[in-house]
Amino acid sequence: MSNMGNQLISNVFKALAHPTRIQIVKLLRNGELCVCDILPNLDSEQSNTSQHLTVLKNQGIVESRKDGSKVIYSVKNKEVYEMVDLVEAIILRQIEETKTSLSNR
Amino acid sequence: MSNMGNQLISNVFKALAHPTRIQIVKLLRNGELCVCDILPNLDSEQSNTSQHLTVLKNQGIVESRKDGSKVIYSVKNKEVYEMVDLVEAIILRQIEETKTSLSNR
DNA sequence: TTATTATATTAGAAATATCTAATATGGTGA
DNA sequence: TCACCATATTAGATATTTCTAATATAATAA
Repeated sequence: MSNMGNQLISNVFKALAHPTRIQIVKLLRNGELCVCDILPNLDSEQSNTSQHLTVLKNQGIVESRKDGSKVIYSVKNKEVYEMVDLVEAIILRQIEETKTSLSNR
Repeated sequence: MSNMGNQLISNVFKALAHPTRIQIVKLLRNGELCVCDILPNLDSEQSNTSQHLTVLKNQGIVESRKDGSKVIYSVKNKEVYEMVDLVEAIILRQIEETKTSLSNR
């Protein structure tokens, strides 16, 4: 019934359940980036972005290292990319279905 | 920047961001089930379970059909199973890492 | 040292998700 | 028809997330 594992699993999904955090993952797909390079690609405040990065880090999705005064983030578990791709596949199929059901009336 | 697609993607992750909904997906992995057979396997109220099923359905993760007075649910987009497996892989790796870092002191 | 840049942390307000309890709907069988 | 079973819907209370604004920290440069 109420399973510890399901809690852990849903925590990872929860970390990905925000558009800004998806955008961050997509940005990191081309390689590691410092916060200073992530910031201008998002429309969210510096402090808010920092909080989103923390959420991703807490679930092991990204990791970070310091480089002088900068902090460099990268994706830690590459499975995340596959997950995003799978979701996109689901969405595309849903859209096709919607189109079909619209033309059938 | 603020991308429509990221919103759609995060909506799917959000649908999976709850332990009860993960449990439902796992139950359906063995095949379709009526609500009456899902209910006793969860520890959440009937009305609450119904709401969770609606969330999954709204994101195209499950679908349903009627059979007499019963409603049968099944997973609609099988990618969901892969996603759960990928998350489990991430979690296992994180646990290994934690174990290692604990023994190294 | 002091100022500056890069990033993180905090507190609290606002938005959203979740749960419970009550009620509604719709099919089935007496 | 009436009563019953299976499921969905609703309203409102509670819990959780998200955001903003202010402040803290830490590295570097002047």
